[in-house]
Amino acid sequence: MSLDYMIQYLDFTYLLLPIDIYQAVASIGSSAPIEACMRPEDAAAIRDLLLFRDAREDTFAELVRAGFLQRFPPGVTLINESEPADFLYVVVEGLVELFATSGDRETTMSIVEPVGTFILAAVLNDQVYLQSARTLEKAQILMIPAEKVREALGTDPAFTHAVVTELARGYRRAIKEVKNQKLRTGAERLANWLLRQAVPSDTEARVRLRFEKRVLSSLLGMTPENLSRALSALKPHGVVILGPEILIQDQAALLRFANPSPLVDGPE
Amino acid sequence: MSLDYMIQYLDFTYLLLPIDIYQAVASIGSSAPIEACMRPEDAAAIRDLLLFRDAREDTFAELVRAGFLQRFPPGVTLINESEPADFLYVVVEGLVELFATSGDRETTMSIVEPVGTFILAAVLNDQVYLQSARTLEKAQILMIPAEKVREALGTDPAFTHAVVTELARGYRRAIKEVKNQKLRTGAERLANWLLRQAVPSDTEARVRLRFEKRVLSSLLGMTPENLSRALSALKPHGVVILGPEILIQDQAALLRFANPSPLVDGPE
DNA sequence: CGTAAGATTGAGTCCGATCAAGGCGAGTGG
DNA sequence: CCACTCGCCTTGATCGGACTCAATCTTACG
Repeated sequence: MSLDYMIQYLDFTYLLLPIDIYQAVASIGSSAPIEACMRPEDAAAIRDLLLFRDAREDTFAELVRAGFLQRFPPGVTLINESEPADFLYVVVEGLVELFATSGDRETTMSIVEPVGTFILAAVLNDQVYLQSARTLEKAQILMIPAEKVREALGTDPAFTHAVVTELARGYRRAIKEVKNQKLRTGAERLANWLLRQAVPSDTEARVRLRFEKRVLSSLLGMTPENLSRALSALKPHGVVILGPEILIQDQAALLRFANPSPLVDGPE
Repeated sequence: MSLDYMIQYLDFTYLLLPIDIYQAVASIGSSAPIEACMRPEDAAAIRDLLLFRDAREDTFAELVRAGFLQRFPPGVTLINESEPADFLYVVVEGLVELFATSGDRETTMSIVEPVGTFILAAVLNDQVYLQSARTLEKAQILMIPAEKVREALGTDPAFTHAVVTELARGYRRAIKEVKNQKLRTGAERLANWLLRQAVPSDTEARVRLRFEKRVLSSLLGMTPENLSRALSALKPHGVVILGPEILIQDQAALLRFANPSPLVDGPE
């Protein structure tokens, strides 16, 4: 058992003991300044987030100072829906899956990449989380106490304005997702997702999956089996599957099939 | 042809001539003070909206003063998706359907009752509408210029805070709708919708549809035919259909089938 | 090299959509 | 007052898409 694995295991145990989490995390947070744990470029990336970019220097400093920077191994559940929103989360490194359940069914709601935040709405209204979150790979997460975020809201107008903008963005993204689900078939959702992921290129685009296909299938609202079939169905439309790598050889053909719209797939 | 109908018809023509709308509406707005056109209880209801309740008196007055109060006949398209967001809308009376399209498909996104607002997010970020809106019945609508809303955002902290809360609410409602769509079957969505509409009662609840069933079917993400079948499928679970009136005779049974959750069906 | 987990493929079933026909009700005109 | 008509709702039959179950293949990793 390697030391690396030991560390991961220890982190993991913190999460299995909810009562002890806060002390454990807090002690880590207080013993080592956030800035010391973070690579400078990561700190700069957080500062450059739309949510923080226009905030006053002292607002930002206070939020980060009060936050806990923590590393997690893959597969760790960070939050559970129906729990009160204690922290605003910032993904500094790695991948986080937001998912939701109802009865015994579960679906992936979104994938958060660095540098992105999640569950801002629950934090602001001091409500329970509507979604759960788990790490998909080794991740570095900044957790900012909800109380601090709400405080900053009252003291820094520029930050408040950024929160409004970010909330409105999230709102609109969610509306688009409803449209995506209600107006499209599975194969169309997949085609549009691929086009959105693809690095723009004149000739051909390549999409490299950073997570399992079963996660993608759930994100798109279908079963893993169906995703396989949907991918096959896209072959006649210029798509080539090479394991976790997907080539879009004929972008025009895929666009014709996908029929994307900025009112559904738009970046914001 | 009655005078009443004439007036409706004239209103309608304004909407068919987009270039002339603004002048027409503006002239109405300036010739008659809003307060004169509105019943006092309606004005009070608007003031009592979560969005306006905590706003300063002068902020509210300015927003309403700059707004246009307009009556519309049923079936009038108020806004079209992809158009720039020029107004924040408040439904004072009647019913408004928000819907969205993609290609030749269309789906109902939500129904707005008095007193409610719609498309706040687009207004705040100065973006295009993601949804279209049409009246389902004779309606009275207050249209507040987007510019005024954004101005108020910078001058009235209490209003800003209300906007944050309202946005977060809308965001969470949209997330819930995604969960509703991805995690439930059509019949389950129907059952939960009925329970949500039903006036709480110890014995039996009654739901009276205020709009066509085809609209409801679209709202729930199914075809009209399927809604009929889904309603029939709920009969063994204590539901009786009497045309546009639906009785829930056995609430316990329907609850057992619907399996509602505050994280999907909650009021906020 | 062996195991385990994920991905794919096939077969059967279910849910929902489409197409087509008939019933009901409101509004219209004779 | 009554037939007519036009939507809307319903019902049935058929079709297609998506899910389930099961088996096989691939891959990652010990």
